[in-house]
Amino acid sequence: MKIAQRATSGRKRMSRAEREQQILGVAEEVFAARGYQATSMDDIARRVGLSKPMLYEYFGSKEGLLLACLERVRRELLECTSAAAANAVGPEQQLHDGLLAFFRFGEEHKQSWALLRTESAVVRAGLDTELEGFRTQQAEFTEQMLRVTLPNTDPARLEAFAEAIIGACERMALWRENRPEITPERVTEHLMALIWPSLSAEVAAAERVHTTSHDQG
Amino acid sequence: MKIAQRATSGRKRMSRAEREQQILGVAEEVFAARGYQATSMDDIARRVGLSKPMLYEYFGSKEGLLLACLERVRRELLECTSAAAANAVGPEQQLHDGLLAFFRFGEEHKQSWALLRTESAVVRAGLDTELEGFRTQQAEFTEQMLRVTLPNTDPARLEAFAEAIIGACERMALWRENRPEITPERVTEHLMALIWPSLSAEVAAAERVHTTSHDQG
DNA sequence: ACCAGTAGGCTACTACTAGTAGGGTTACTT
DNA sequence: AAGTAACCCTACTAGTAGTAGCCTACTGGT
Repeated sequence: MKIAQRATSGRKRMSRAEREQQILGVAEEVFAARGYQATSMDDIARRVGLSKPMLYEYFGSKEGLLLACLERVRRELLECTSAAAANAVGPEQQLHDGLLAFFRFGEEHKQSWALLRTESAVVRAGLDTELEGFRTQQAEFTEQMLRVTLPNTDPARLEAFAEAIIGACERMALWRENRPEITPERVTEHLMALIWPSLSAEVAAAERVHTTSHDQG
Repeated sequence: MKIAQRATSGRKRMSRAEREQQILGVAEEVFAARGYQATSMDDIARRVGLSKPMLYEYFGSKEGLLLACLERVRRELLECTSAAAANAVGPEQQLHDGLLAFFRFGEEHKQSWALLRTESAVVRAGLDTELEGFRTQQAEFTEQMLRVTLPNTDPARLEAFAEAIIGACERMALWRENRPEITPERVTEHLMALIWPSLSAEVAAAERVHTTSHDQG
């Protein structure tokens, strides 16, 4: 007598892992398309074909759900760029290929990139401590690459360079978003033109300092 | 018989312009301290000593209020940096002083900068068309400076450089936020080291191209 | 002194959304 | 077959963006 009409819907019982991935997919889509604020949990639940309490069961809160989406996307991005850099030989090529992979990611995964770009800032103070590692992963990876190229440079400066490069990437990706004529290759070329001559010069300068101090000491 | 206790409060009637500035001050403070989402309009109204409908009368919506805050801060920032650049002689000094002014702004107006950094992304698609001019003002200003330094360079590349520099600035400002030992002067020096040698080389390259084509044509 | 007219202000709502309580159903184990 | 754990639901509460409709204190003309 209670409620037997559940059978009418084509919904299926799924394992937790399956459901989580399904929910993340839908959430990523909706958050990217309409924005975090304008999206309601009821909305996502309806699209998944599930009820709201399940979202809370799995992700704790609305922000938790967003966070899970962001982490997944960030991992994908890091995999893309680090794979590209790993396959390159020599520091210049490595940097170039890493940057290119980044801009290509923005083009090929427009939705994921839009989410990452526009909603990353939503995550507030209390939470970003919890994911401190994630926020800087791209910067740390870049710093590692630079460390190999510039072993004699002040570590603080390396950090600074890495942050600057990441910032430049983000902004340039945004800039070229609505300009189809600016290909990933071109953006990469521009950015390399802006930083590589300086980095080469830095290598020379550091070697000179190193040699000099070695001669003197 | 109605309500005469209004006299007990020290509230004063103010002109619209005064009230707007007062509200913007309070809103900037609260938004910066607790974040846009975690702040309610009732909250701001209470702190101002005013009722909520007045906020809507003046700013239309919660997002409208945030937008007004952001515009004010952005204007201040642009004034700071352009004044610094205007007082410098020569392209290198000009760029250097502009960057330094930017990082100093972040240090001296922590609250304003925090607001600009964390809440800019809240403004969504529909609205940022309306303020398209504002979003890119800093980049356009930088581009103007570069155009003087590199008159023979591809305009698209100049745009790209300007965007890259702005992005690098934003990210570096965030990076040094909790590191008191990294002074604005040091950050500026790092960033100059990353871009100036390349820009110099670009000048030389552009001149060579220009001269060559002139000789040939 | 009086009386609009208007600008600044308010209380008291509505509609919607994040998050929860508490209970039902399926499927696998023993 | 009973137990139990995992999946899932309906039906709430609390709080917030935004609005309707009314009040009040200055202004300037008469």
